[in-house]
Amino acid sequence: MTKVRHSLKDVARHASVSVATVSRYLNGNLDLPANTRGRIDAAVTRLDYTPNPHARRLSLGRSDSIALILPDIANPFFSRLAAAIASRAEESGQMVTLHATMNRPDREAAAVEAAGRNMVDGLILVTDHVPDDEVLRHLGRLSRIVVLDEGVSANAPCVLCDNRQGGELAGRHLWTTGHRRVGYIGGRADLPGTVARLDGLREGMHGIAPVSVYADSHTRTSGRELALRFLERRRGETALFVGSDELCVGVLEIFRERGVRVPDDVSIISFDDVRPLHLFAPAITAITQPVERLGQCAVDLLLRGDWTDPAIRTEIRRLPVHLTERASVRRIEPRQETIEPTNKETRS
Amino acid sequence: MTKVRHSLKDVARHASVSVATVSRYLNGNLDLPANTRGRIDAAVTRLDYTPNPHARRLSLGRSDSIALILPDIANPFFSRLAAAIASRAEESGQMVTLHATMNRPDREAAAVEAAGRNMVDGLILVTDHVPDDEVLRHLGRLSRIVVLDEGVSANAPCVLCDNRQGGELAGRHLWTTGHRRVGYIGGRADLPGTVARLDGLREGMHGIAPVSVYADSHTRTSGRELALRFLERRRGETALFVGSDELCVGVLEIFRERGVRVPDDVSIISFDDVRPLHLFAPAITAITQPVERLGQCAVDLLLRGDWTDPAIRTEIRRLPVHLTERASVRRIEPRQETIEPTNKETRS
DNA sequence: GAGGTTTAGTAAACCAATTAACAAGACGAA
DNA sequence: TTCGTCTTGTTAATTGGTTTACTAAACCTC
Repeated sequence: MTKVRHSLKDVARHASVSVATVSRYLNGNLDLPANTRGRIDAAVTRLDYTPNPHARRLSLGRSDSIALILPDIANPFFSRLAAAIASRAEESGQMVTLHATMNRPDREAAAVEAAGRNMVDGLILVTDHVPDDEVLRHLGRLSRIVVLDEGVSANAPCVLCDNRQGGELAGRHLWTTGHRRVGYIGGRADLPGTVARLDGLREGMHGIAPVSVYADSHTRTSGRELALRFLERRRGETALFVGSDELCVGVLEIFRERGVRVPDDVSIISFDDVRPLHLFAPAITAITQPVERLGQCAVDLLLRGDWTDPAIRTEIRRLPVHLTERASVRRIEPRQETIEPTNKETRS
Repeated sequence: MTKVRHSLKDVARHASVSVATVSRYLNGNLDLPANTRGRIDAAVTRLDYTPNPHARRLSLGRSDSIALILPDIANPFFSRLAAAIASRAEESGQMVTLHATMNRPDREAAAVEAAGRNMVDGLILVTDHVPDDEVLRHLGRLSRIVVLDEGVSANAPCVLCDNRQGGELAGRHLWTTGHRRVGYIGGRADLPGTVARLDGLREGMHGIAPVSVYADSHTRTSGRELALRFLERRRGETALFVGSDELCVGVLEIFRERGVRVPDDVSIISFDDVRPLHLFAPAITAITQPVERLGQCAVDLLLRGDWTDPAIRTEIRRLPVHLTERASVRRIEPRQETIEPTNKETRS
């Protein structure tokens, strides 16, 4: 069953030329007369020759593959990102190696290190937290890196969505529907994405900061924990801006268990819009991320030619988001506001 | 920034021994006196030596990586499978290369061929349709293959869930809740999994075959199309057994657009239970697959020792499923078996 | 027919490991 | 003293490509 693999030497022998000739011809940097060319082609097809990629990579010093490091491929946001990346990479003839870190710094470091050892042609890093020194050290020996989704500083270009705009859209929507006291449940507070969203939220809310902020990693479990804390310490929040669908699922689970009705008791806006939120009860209003475009953009940036230019390392591609209105935000009348004076202006 | 990579030769020079000694010592098949050992260790740490994997793979003729070929990583069922596989593979020191075929036979063939060329240590194939000859031909030159999720015959062991049991659980549930006329929307009709589910369904329904069967690939788009066909040609079906969450999302979208209420107008049971069905409106009753265990099982089987034994190629691991009851199946009174009797009962 | 250029192709170094085969020295036993 | 056996290594072949430097022959020009 397992056929014998033929090598370049075999092809050369069959075509009565040297290995160098075959190699150069096949790689397109040698023009040959029709006769020789025909002999080589014939030998290649007859022997069903395909070059040994290990030898090729050793010789060339590259791997024709890019490493994709992400927290958890089971998370739909990351898996859709991965789909876009895999598809784009395939078009460029690159393989993709997958490394799920489960948000553990040691695994993240190990994955980056493996990528370096394997001399990948590029690395796409998507992480949920600020990378530690170990990771940064390993990143240092890679030349082509793109940081995706969170703009952690790693001396590499970033591709991410406009988090500030997302926050602002959510804030504005909550403001116009009459909400004045809102809470935020989201990813790590030290991430620039979280900061930007909160900034945007406050701006959209005409300068009113959220009453409460709960932060942890983007997992369903965290969503449940944070939702419990939110309910325990609730100080009149009428709405909740949730930093990811993953957290939102956890939040909704707790709300359902505790009999908290959405949107009657609490309005909700989620972020990402990668789960089938339109089928939820109620359908969840969300900030929609351009997930596919994010992935494509990351690959394009990675495989671009001019990485010698140091300017590329500070490049930031910020893709716009939009708000998809559904049924999880309730319109309320902002009455006598304890902290707020009369606010009746409505922005478009 | 980019440090110089040191080779075995450098280590040997620094430790004043030959490369062979270093190589054998590092690979554990040479005992050395403390002195020499210390010198080598010191050189390794000082030069920050890591072996060049390309050279290593060329020399050893293997790749320390397994290829994962699946229809679409953006689909949560496949992405959760991938997560389990990646995690298990990592434990065994294997890398995972990802190939999404988008259900296109040419891409499937290309992926299998690439896996063969790369001399992967194993291949996990999950496909939505019966592989064509091209694919089978390429599969022929791989030695270690595990077919996952669908038991297509590829001269390789299979890991899948007990589809017959799943069908039967669904059928029994529908039967006991009073349904007598049911429809099926699922994956390709020529797949053994589909056949098994239909068999099981009929058995659970005390021998009553489904009134209608609509089949196509497991995509949301297919779900929409098949749901439309179902509604157009409906012949009194009171319940629908849907072959995957992905299809189910499409079906629910159409039902919502057309004002078909679940479960009042049609009851639904889905298959997979990988979407957050418990948060849907209504919460969807489903056959729950042991997704993580399926993935782990596939890797374990793949990396098992005794692949010389031909018996392994016919092995089938069938993992049990269970029914998770929610709110999408309505209890009805099976009266005179015409199309629609009077329906006035309401379930909580 | 000398000189220059193009064409067609080769030999050999190189990439960075693994490993079979072998050798020098130390030590113990007969 | 001599033989055998460890111990501690070494030399060199091998894996399968790529690529530089080079050569031999043909072809063109004057």
